Amino acid sequence: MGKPRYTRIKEHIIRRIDTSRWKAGDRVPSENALATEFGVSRMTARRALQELGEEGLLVRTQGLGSFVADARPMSSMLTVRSIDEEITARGHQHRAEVLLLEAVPAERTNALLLGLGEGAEIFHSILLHWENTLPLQYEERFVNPRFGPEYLSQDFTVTTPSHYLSSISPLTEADQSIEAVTVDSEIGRALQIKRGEPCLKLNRRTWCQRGIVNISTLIYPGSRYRIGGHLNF
Amino acid sequence: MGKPRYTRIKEHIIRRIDTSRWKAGDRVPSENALATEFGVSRMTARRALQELGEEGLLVRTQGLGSFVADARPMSSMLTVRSIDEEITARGHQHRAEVLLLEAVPAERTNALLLGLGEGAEIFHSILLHWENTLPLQYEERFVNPRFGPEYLSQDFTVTTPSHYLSSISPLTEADQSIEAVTVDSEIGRALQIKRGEPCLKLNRRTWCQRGIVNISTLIYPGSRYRIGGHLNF
DNA sequence: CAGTGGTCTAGACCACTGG
DNA sequence: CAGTGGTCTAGACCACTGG
Repeated sequence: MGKPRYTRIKEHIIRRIDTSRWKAGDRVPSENALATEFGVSRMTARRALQELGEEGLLVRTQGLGSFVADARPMSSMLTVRSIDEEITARGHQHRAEVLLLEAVPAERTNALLLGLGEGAEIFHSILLHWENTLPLQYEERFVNPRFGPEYLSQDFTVTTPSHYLSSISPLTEADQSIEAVTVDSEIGRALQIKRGEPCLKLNRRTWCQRGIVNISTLIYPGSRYRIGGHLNF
Repeated sequence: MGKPRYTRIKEHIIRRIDTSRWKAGDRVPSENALATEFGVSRMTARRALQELGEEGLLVRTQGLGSFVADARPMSSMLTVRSIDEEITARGHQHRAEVLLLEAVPAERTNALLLGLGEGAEIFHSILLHWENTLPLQYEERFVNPRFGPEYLSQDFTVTTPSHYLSSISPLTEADQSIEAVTVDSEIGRALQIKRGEPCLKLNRRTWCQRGIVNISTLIYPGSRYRIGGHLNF
């Protein structure tokens, strides 16, 4: 009838994580500490931590301790991760260069994709993202002003458009397509690639709860970038 | 350095299942029996059985014993869609052309990726998939014979390699990377594209429950194919 | 160095299953 | 009933991490 003690310990830990008393990155009590606290043997306390590790709630490292894991990101391989996080996660330096930032009347295609009328004012930006000393991503965006009214006055060398937009209205959906293309000489020059070098092109459209936030085109040199993913069925 | 004892016991059991010495439904030795056989404590033998249970290879029942599980069916979340389904879903005609089908000794890289020893015999195939009158996908595979013993005698103009393999051992995991490349003249000719035309290249590695099934390289002309997806957060 | 998790032992009592 | 897996103890030695 009674739940096993390791289950009670697990529930205790889960509760503290759920109520944000322990947040992502925080260290949870060690096996010995829990054993003492709950008056059980270390093997029993260990089992609780062990299972929470297998369930992905904790990350355990020998010699260091057990830590609350980050909230599960997306499981899909088409993870929408921002470029600066990706680069800094690799231990490299990210730098953004603003090539263009303006308000323009929407052309028909863009208006359609954004769900606006033709000629409506939208924001337009072009950025170049560097990884250390090489350009990695050419980013062009058309933004619905409704979901990023202060877009034009942001300093995108400090915060990325993606961060700014999602801080205003959390993303709920995205459409994405991936293709292989060659680029025109202007983009090729910006990315410092040779004429005809294949590039990955991501076309993305993102939604927040109240509508379409922006459409973006991300271009990566084929030689410097690939999209990877691991799927579990 | 040395593997833990529970790992050795697990490997021992997996080997007996893979070689069909123990088949689905068979009872495997009890915790106590394994403890005696391997000269370990019951807790250690137990851990081996426990983990195999969690991994879905065994079904354990108190009072009864541990039994070899049936092969697990694949869940519906099919992100890895096969080319013929994709083409026919568009209302188009799919046709496969077998360019090569042979057994070869594994080179070091492939052996490593398949988790086999260098020089081990593996199967190698190259197919060209047509959508109506144009080639859409150049497919090269290296297959672990353990998970597709009759690979070489299949008629891949009738059933695809992907279907054959997943009918033998349901897929449980996949690694995938996507990149933009140019291809050599042989592949370019097969795909009927111009020199230097960018292509999408997918490198995929698939697992079944008991190991790595195959590694595949899928190449699509950039002008005829893109990968699309809709994400909900 | 003290603290952490990883492995392992030799016991114990229990709930459960079949014969 | 004898045998199974489920829980649990109080120890042990180890590899690893940071300070």
